[in-house]
Amino acid sequence: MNREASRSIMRSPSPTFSPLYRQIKEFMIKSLEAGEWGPGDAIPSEAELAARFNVSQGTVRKAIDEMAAENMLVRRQGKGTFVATHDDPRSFYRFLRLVPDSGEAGHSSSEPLSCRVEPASAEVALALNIAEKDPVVFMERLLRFDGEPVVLDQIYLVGEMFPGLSLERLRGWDRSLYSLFEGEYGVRMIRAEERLRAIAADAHCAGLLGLKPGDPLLLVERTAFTYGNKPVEWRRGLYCTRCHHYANELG
Amino acid sequence: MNREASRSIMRSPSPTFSPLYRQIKEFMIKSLEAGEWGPGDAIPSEAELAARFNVSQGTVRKAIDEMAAENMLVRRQGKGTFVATHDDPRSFYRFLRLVPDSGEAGHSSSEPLSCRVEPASAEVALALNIAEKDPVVFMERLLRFDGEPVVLDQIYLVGEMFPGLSLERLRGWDRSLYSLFEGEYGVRMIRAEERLRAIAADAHCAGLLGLKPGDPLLLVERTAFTYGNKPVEWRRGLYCTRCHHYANELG
DNA sequence: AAGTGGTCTAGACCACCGT
DNA sequence: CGGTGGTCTAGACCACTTG
Repeated sequence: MNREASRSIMRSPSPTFSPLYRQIKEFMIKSLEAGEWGPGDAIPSEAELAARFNVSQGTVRKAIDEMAAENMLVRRQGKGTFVATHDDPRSFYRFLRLVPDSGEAGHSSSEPLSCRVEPASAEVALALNIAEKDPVVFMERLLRFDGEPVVLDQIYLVGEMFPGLSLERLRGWDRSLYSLFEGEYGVRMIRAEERLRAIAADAHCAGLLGLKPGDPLLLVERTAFTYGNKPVEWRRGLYCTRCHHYANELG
Repeated sequence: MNREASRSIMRSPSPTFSPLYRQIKEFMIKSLEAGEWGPGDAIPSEAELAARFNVSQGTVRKAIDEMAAENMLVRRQGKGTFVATHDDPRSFYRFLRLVPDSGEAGHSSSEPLSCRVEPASAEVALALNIAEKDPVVFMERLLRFDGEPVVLDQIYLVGEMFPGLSLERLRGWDRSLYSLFEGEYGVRMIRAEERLRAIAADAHCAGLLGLKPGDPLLLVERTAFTYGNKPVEWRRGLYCTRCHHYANELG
């Protein structure tokens, strides 16, 4: 096919070089960002995309490969390629690395404790890349595994992206938080960075988690990002690791 | 090319189906395991491998792609494809996720404290998949960042794979442990699993790390594997997270 | 200039899923 | 059965490294 026709932007060989499949990938990410294809939807077939972009199937395939590797898309042989969604057992706990010491998880539940809008502290503003005192949604919640309180989350969200988020709304939602963000606010979490350290429990945490003040706790600070590496959420998780541990795989 | 000629084992469509490129990958892993290509060596070019296996270049390429994604090989455009090695700044700290709170790392050093052969405890035997009381090498060492003691490692190795490993030998080595294992014993660590939890320091750890007993510590238990998912090392790392944190990326 | 990995194509055929 | 992703080929050309 006429290759040059399809390469609209790509010029200058060395420094700004980006292969065709990567340009297509960026274009498709834009489509996802714009909500052209919603979470859970099937995207067009490889053949159709190839025709649309005027490239060979192998090229769009490579673009999709990368996006699937980054968990933006999910391939299903014989069925099609779908936009990843947090509202799906397969990726329900994609970001929760805490597992019971003995075997697989039992029943888990989330209890929202509070939710309000407040001005961003310096620390939160830095993490969310917004100005100090810009509005943020703050919420606190307790996670139970088999009835036992195990995690206390303190969560900060960029305020303007989650209008009307309230304790009632949280209480009326039985799926994951990220599923709510995605379904109700059109905000999809793509990746996250976590920083872990061991600390001593203060009175507040200890009370909620059924521990004594001074008991060791795993502190997990997380920044979560949407498309374009935009930080959207910052949270402080306090994990009781008496009977659970944080599992990690090193490649 | 004559495709059937190259597919020696592959039969029966459904349950035992493995694509050509994966068979080639397995074959190449065997070559690595057998030491046919050593750490840091260049493997044959894609064209040569294609000729050797009697397949197209694209097929061996896909095999190499997967192996590079799993950090077994490293591609370098214009130069060739190389067997990954721990004896290389690029992957020196591939398995150490502890970083200083403020910016990038300064100078680090390792001080071996002890090294002896002993019978495996039940816990260690389970982790290393050997029989209880089989010989294991036990060593303890202290990691310093910018002179400050930050990590205490207690390391257990499958005994028969590391004959003659001693405190003297450890003291005479200035590169990473895994680099020593690879260079001196031909044992290459491919991947690892870690379990993290927060604990209170005991007197021994506290003394070595300059803390008070009861201070919170990050406990990192790691099992490291060679080719074929064979566990080779189990270690208990005690991380002081006052000024450092364990960084993790969630895809 | 020669050699290596990296991109792209066009087309064939296979494995899987639904109807 | 038709449609989708998954594999494989043969060959062209590009980008990077080294001599």
